[in-house]
Amino acid sequence: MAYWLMKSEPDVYSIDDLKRDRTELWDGVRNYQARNFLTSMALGDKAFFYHSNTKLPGIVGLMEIVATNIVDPTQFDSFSKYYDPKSSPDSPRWYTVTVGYLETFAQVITLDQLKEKFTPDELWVVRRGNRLSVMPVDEVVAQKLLRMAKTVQL
DNA sequence: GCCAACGTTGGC
DNA sequence: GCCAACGTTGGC
Repeated sequence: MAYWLMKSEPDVYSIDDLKRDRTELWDGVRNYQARNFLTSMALGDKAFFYHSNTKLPGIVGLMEIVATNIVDPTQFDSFSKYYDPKSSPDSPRWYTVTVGYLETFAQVITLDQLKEKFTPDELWVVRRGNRLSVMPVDEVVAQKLLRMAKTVQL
């Protein structure tokens, strides 16, 4: 079982939205490196939910991968902001997964805390200028994150 | 709202 | 295939 980190802007889709919806198709990823990570996800993998472009960026909860290798339908929808005219149903470019809600952490693991505890090589999200929205998380790092999520901050 | 970082596009 | 221009991301 592998761990991942997936970013979303809470104004667009937040952990609260996922809690309400229970599961959600993670559509709109239009970066090849991120797509390649999405297609290598397996059922039962877990993913940290990261809130980006917000007042308090950081990891807010945990998800599970509940469906894999799904053709992102928005690439064929000319009314979608994620429409890709160069993609075709015969050979789709963009694949994704469906995620399921697992838990919301008692407190956000803030980007500041992440920078404090992890090097840019350990956790890509703390890399300067990092714009990748889907990335793998090493098992050891994942366990540390889960422990941090359970530790009450004073 | 600003701007650095970075990926993509397109002219050549 | 190079690289300038452009668009987007995302922290601050």
